[in-house]
Amino acid sequence: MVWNMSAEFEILPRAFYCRDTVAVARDLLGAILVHETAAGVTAGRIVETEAYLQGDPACHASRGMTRRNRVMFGPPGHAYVYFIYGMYYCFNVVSAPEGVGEAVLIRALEPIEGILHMLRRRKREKLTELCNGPAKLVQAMGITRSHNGVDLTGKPLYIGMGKKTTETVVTTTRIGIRAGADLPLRFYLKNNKFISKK
DNA sequence: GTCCTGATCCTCT
DNA sequence: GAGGATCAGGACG
Repeated sequence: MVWNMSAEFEILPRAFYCRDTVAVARDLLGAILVHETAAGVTAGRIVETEAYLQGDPACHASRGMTRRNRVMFGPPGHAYVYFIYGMYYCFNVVSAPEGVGEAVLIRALEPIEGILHMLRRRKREKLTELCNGPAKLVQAMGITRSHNGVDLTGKPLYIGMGKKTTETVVTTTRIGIRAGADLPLRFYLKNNKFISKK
């Protein structure tokens, strides 16, 4: 089956991202992340996100702009991809108006399209182990450092509106951080088996 | 320049 | 549940 983008959904416009970061993080649940490459198309439904706010000690931008985090201060709707723990990458969506250093970390996807590519890239058999973590979904989707700063409102990497969901959104504290660990800025779809952690 | 830490994941016990 | 892989950014001097 071929992913029929125009028939299934429309690409989220820049205005979607140019809003309060917490609202963007919540509203991204149920949206579809798509990556079109020469090898084929991979796509997944976003089921878990985290908001990183300016003034929030866990946010890379909390101490001002640097070479690494400058994309976060740029126009919304772009990708912020950074290298972590010597071996992994994490994928974020820049939110809020230009000049504000905020972003939404995509933590988990429900695989939809290009499962075979994901299986090959991840070297894992189980569907639930393909995209249930920020570094895992980056691997499965074929996202690399070169995607840092790319515009997500157009091909080859973009986010489309998903079908309207009635699933309950659960709010918890964020995973894997020390500073700002008590802030309720993680969101996921209740009872979804593709999230990274309960 | 050195030192330490980290928005992680995997393997082993 | 613990520890290792492996490196860039940031703090410090």
